Amino acid sequence: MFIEFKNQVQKVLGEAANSLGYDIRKEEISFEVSEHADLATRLAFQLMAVKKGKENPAQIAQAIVGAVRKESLESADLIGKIALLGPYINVFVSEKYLVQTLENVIAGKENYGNGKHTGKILLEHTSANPNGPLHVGHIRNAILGDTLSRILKKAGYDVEVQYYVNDIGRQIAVVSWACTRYPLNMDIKPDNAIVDVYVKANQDIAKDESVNEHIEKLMKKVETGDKETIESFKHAVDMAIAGISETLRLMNVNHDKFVRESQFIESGDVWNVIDRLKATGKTKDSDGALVVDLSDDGFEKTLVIRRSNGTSLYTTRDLAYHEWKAPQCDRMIDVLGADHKLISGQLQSALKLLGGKVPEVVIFEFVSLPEGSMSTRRGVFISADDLLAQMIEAAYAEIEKRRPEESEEFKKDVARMVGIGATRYDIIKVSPEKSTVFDWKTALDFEKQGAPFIQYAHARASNILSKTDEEAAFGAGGFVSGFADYTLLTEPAEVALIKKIAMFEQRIEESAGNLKPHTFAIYARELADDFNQFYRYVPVLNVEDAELKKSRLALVFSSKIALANALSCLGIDAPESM
RNA sequence: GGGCUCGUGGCUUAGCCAGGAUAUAGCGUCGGGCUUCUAACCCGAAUGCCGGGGGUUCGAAUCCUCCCGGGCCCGCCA
Repeated sequence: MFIEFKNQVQKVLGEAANSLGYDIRKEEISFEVSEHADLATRLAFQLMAVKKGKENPAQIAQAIVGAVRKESLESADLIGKIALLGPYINVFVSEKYLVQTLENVIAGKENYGNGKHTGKILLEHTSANPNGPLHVGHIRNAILGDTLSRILKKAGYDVEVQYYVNDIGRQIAVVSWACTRYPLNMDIKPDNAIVDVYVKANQDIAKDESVNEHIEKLMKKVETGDKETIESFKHAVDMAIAGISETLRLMNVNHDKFVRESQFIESGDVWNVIDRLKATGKTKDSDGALVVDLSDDGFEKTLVIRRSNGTSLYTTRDLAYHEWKAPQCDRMIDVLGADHKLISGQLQSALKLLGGKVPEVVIFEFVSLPEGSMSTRRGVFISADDLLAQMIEAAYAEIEKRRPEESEEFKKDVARMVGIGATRYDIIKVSPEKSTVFDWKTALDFEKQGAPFIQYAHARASNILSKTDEEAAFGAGGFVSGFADYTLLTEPAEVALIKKIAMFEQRIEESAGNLKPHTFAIYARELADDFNQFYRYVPVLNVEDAELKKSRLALVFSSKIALANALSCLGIDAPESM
């Protein structure tokens, strides 16, 4: 409802300002949500800049408010009042805004908060190399990407999520070679079995350089289509991906498609891209390798697109991949680690050179260990599985303490939802451009206002509703439009909660627009916070007045929907009880 | 050496892109609240030269510049 309210405010104030001879488009009016008003505007400051110091902002603000036409204000039914405080024009919502918000939630249910965007987005995330299990650095990518996909979907976009599988590069050649040299432990998770032999192989390479010749031979064989080598690569990759998929599933991270790099070798797209880059006249030979000059976009160094031995590189295949994706969508978004900053810029530049669509890139900074950065190759990492298992264990201990009488199944179920949720929330709530250091103590210490806090608010709402006989109270339809008088909800905690619920679509809009999922994570926390305030101060089941009770139940029901929808956007399960 | 990025109370962190009303929240510390819908909750207190200097502006955590510190990157790895 907030978005509609904002539009009305912009219209009313825009008209008033323009009637005074200013020339401002209503979209240009800047707003802020503050504690002083439901919508505060600095319009007076903006206009002062236009007229260069003729009047002070307080006078301008006063003039604008004075110029608001009565009819204009009357037709803006979501505006309650406009108040003047010095240079600030503070606008407050009407009762209708509050009533309409609850009507919308109850009518919308799981669709409440949906945005109106259209268009197809191809989102790529995680795409960790299949040389071992996901580690705690990878899951920042997975959680960021998955949450982003959920938020973009909520905003209305048609989102397809892809995992780009590097099944052909040097690292996979090493994996494949390792599989022939060392036995795989079939009793453990397949990605763990792969990393064990991969680490050993890398130790061999460090000791004996001649191993590299074997590796290079394998790479060459794959690119020239040797069936047997391709099969052995595929087998190793399949094992790793099977293990990785299991981890992703546990985390509620969804991919629609796993796209293999090798397909762009097989299809010849890679060589096609190289030819087309040559045709731009921007390529040249450099010690036998083919490089492309991207200095027009400020890249000092050239980009290698074909090795001197004639094989392709990750970058080349990535170009082919993006060229393949482009016609299938309106936008491409890649979620990548900070180590890809330079290369992704070069990729964008090269794609531009080819005249194609360019992906938007979301970069997240590294997660390192106290002793330094993680490395799959060296076997120095904390696996996502270990972290998740310990988080679930910690959650189990909590639930055991709080609800010992519940069934084993219930406890395990809640422990999984809370453990996974806490992990996802702790990672997503932090803005991605902060680099972090992983440490077990803080990871396992459930943040007080993290996922469990939000889940708990949802469980509290569910609990109240579970003690209500909806049919007896409200008829067979349960909660339907207009069944209660929402104007009875006048307690400060009630009004604050409704206003927060009304912000849902706006917050999705911001988060989707900036590709910043963490801002929505904060909204979910604020929502839970306001619900807990309401829960603490406003009784529902034991109010005497039947009409008031109905209205409050409707608010609880609406809160539950908003909380559930918010959690869903974060990929966190919403338990009915915990 | 060059480029990108981050630096906000003891710790973690929002706000910075689009500069304005007492800088956000959590942890930790101290103090309070369960005969009232699950206390994974709520209330109160203390704690900040917003890394440092300079600049732009009526006004800077926010913009510019230099410096310091952490992270990442700097062609035939991905």
